[in-house]
Amino acid sequence: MSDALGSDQSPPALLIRKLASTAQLSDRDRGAIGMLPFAVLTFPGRTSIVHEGDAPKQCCLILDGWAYRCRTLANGQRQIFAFYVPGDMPDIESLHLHVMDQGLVAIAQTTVAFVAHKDMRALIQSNTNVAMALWRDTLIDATRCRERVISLGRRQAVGRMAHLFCEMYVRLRTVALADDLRYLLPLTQAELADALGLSSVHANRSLQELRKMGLVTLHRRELIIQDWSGLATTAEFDPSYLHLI
Amino acid sequence: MSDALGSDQSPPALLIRKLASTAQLSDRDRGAIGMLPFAVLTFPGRTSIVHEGDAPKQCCLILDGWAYRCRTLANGQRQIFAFYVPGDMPDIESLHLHVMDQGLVAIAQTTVAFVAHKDMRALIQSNTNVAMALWRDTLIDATRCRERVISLGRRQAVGRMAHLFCEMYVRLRTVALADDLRYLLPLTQAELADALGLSSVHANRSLQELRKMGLVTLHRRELIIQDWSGLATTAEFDPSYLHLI
DNA sequence: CGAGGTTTTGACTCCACTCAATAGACGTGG
DNA sequence: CCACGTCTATTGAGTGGAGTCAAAACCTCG
Repeated sequence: MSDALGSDQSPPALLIRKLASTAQLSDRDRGAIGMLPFAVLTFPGRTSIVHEGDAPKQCCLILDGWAYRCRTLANGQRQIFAFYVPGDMPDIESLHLHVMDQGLVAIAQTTVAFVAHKDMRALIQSNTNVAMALWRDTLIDATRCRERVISLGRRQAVGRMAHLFCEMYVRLRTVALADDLRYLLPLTQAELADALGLSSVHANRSLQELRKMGLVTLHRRELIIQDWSGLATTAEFDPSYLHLI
Repeated sequence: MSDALGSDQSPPALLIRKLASTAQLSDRDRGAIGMLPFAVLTFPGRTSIVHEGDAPKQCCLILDGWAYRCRTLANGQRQIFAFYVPGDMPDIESLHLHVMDQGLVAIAQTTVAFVAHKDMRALIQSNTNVAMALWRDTLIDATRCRERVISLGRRQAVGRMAHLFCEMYVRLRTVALADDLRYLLPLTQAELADALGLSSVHANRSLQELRKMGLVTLHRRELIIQDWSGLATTAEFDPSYLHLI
């Protein structure tokens, strides 16, 4: 994985840039975030960052790599709810909801910065504006979740996949991890299937369909969008739900 | 529709009870909420409370009736994301995200109390604890959305429907609108279908299947759960995601 | 009683699933 | 550098869940 969000790679700097991409931050806000103590840890691919059922005492910020949130059902089927990329804080909600009802898993090798809940709480107590920005961020996460509901409920396989490809492109571009209509997509087809509510066989066939339509290629984890407007059309993709400034 | 949440039916009292059902509120918090100016309005069934694309200047609190959030796709298909019942504030997010990317529709006749954004903002600025409770509430809403993702992605029709019936029972019970394993479900089968990502024909057949299994009956808008544990089992329902205290 | 919405049924189609086998990629160690 | 095991991707054949279309039965209410 390459650098995200430009030059300063310190966790606070990344978080500041991320929040500033969807909300206004004052200098005082930036200063307060800059004081947050982070602990950086690296997880190998396919390992659990937070387990289903855990009650974490810290929040995490993805610095490098990808992670996903998922749950496994009784029959062994898995559903992936969301993907998280550098700049995202997948589990701010653990500040308010004490038991995680889903796990957080690193996809490729993933570097994560942890902040203790007590430090986050101190920050948001003393700094309403930052609290609002974080709240807003969780609301955007919910918006993406709703978009997934539409996909699963009302789009068929090819459209769902196209939609995911569009969303990840736009999101990765805001953290400088995609440009020129291409990005690293560190997922297996089985993981894609688990996110899209498909079997892996059908995920494979849908991907082939997108290739055949001349919209994308995916080879060795590199996704290349050959026809953005075609892809966006088959996905019925409208990026406004991402609420980027 | 009958009374929700006990005796005092004023909007602030309802909101206080609702927030207190998932978070701790001090007397100061309760006092501050009590001062909120609400404007009460009643909507006939099947009318829009907030339109897709609106930028509301107020939040709403359901006092009586049901509402749902939905979006219509280009081909005319509809997806319902969530149902809201008395005590719920479906669009607190409009405080942070200024354009609604989905509409809010009254199902049966529904009474709603509106609070201006500026009053809500004043409340949460001066009262961190209330802000946290509201934030928490939006996170629980997101949790329900994720549960819907699992349903749509990994459960089949009968299980999805069973899951919705379980969820609504538990939620309505916390506002005293369900007990004795029965409640008013003011939805047509077409609306049920739009929530579950099904065609209305298949929604009908799934409902018949639940009847045939002896789990529920639904007649004249009254849902009767005949076998709770059977229903919860076919739904794989685990209420912890609702984060009720 | 009639009109309009809602629920139910039937027949047919098709999208997506399962099972199973093959092919390709990748990494490790001999 | 090749052999091997292990993932991952691909293909085929058969099945089944859910969709579509259309008509009939049923409320409900003016």
